[in-house]
Amino acid sequence: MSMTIGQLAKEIGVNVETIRFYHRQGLLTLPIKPVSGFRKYTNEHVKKLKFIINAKALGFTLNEINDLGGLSSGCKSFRDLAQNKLNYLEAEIITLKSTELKIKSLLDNCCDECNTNYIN
Amino acid sequence: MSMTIGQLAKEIGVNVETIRFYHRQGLLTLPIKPVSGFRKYTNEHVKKLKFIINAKALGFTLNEINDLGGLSSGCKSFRDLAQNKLNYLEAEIITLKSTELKIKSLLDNCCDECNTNYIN
DNA sequence: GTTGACTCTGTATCTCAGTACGTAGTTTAT
DNA sequence: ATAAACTACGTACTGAGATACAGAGTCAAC
Repeated sequence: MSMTIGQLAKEIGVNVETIRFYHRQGLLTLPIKPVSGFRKYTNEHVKKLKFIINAKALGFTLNEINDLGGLSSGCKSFRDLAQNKLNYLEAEIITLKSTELKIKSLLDNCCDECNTNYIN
Repeated sequence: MSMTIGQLAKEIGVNVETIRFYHRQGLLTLPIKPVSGFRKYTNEHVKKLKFIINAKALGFTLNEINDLGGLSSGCKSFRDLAQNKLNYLEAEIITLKSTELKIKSLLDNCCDECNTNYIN
């Protein structure tokens, strides 16, 4: 029910230093420190940390995740953020595909006479 | 035929500081400084700088570009590097597409009852 | 002959998402 | 009771690719 930072880190599969970093970033609340002893992390921390990890995997930045965590009214902000992310992803995919084509064409035209001017 | 760093920067559309940075990185040779006066940049510098910009646009890192610039024997190294880049690009596109799908599905399932647990 | 714009050089700062380290305190096992 | 392992906290460092700045020198125009 209550764990140390090391146990939390192990449970989630993340570095202890990463958890501390998230505290510093304000992403994860810092449990109160008992008069003597180590801070106690709860299931709430486990959930929140998982949330952060998952959101990160979806390409949200820590700042965006911070905003998301702070939402109070409905999910409009989330929808906006998600839509932005979708737009960004689509643009990015198009860029990468076009880059792919350019490199392929360079490879086709490369040799037998290429020198440092492969890319011009 | 010969220009100052500022003129070169303007010609290429890049920041003066960026050119200096490329010098420090060893990407671009530093023209000899006359006893008195400013360094003189030539057409060779224009060409090389364009090469760097173009290679960057293809997704090569500055380190890779540095290696490319240093190639002496044929284009095998370029082909290897380009093939690596293609592999990377394909993997990246697949990742982005999968992320896109996940976000879309979140958006579909979002509302009417979503709270901070959009992502779980 | 002086003002303003530009250059030179070294160093510092930025973003992002952490990682590493040093010193001190605490807990647990033996 | 003491050593090993862990925690707390603050600060510094990483990498990639620049960008900014301070202080000095130089050039071109009026």
